[in-house]
Amino acid sequence: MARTSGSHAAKTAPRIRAAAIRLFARHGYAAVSMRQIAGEVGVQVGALYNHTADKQSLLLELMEGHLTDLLAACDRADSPDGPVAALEAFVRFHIRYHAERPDEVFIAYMELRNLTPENFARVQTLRRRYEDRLESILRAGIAAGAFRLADARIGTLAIIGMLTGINTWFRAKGRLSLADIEAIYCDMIRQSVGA
Amino acid sequence: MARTSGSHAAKTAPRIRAAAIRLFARHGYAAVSMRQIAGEVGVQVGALYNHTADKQSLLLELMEGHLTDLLAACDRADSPDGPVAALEAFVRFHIRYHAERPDEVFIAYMELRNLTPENFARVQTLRRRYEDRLESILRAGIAAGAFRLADARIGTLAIIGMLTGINTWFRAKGRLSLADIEAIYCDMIRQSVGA
DNA sequence: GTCTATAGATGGATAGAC
DNA sequence: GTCTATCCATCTATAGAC
Repeated sequence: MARTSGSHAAKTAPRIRAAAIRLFARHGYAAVSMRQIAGEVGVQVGALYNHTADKQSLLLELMEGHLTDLLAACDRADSPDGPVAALEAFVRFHIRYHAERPDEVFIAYMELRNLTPENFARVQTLRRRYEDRLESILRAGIAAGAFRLADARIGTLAIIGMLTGINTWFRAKGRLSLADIEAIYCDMIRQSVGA
Repeated sequence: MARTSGSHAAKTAPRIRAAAIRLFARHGYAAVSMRQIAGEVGVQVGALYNHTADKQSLLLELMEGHLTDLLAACDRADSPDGPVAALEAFVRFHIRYHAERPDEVFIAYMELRNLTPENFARVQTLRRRYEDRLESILRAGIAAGAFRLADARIGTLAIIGMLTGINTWFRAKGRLSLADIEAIYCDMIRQSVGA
């Protein structure tokens, strides 16, 4: 959103994004009205349009923001030498990062069909770049003979699916802590690629 | 739907369900109007209400129908002796069954949040019963010392997530056939539980 | 930048004729 | 059972005052 000069501008825009994330994650993009978002922020509907062109742009902004942040964080994270260590580091990074942002994650993979075709393509490009981080690790492991895995691309999709699913059922008050789950997933994934 | 005596009754109800499945899967429950569904079927909006109480009931019907069919098919499928063979049979059954019904599958796990709380509980019960089929296999394998897996419940959720993800990216015209993918997943899942 | 007010479209669901 | 017609609520987005 373009920087504006008024009083609350610097605060309203992020509050709109925060409210939209919460509401879209809870009820779904199509089921949430601009009035509901405005209500959460504490402004009237018309005011929203000072900060976003329309509802679709708001959705795109949330998804692109999430995926851009994810890629940046992934690049900042440690990536140890050796395919097995790198795989474990990726798994732990993914689980922790996603557990901290359940709403953004939920939106980024549930609301794809509510994007216009052009916006969908932009989001898919970012998502693919993230998947490629994992795929590179798997390829390296296969090349080095460290992994027993028939196809790096399918392996990538399988592991990402497994990891992403956590967000659909994990609850902090559940039987196991996130650290427990992280450990179990690390073991399963390491075994799954034959490391 | 109650059986009715008129002319097209026996044909219209299933056509409504088929149209709703297609449209809900493509655009999402909240984004699809009853008018759109009627248009696909070739009737006027008012006619829909001879076959379903309201839009919410239609969604519930689709989900419960899908999950009931899934459970019945799962029970009919061969379940060979021994945890390793049983696990492989489950994986192959799941992949094939789900690949044949992409729209139903998509709805059954994407539209949960559009169910009323009571309907959500009913659907979750059915879903849990399906997951329990896999969980039993994992438990038996752990008990027999055939699997190296720390937790049967987490293992279940991890494997189901991995399998369900296939529907989000698999295309029949893609690089690999479904049989190829089935083989790769069987290997990965068998390895993941340390069999 | 935010407000009120409203345009203009579309939504779910129903009534009553056939 | 299906139709036409319609009620009434709600939606996105905009216009213009402050």
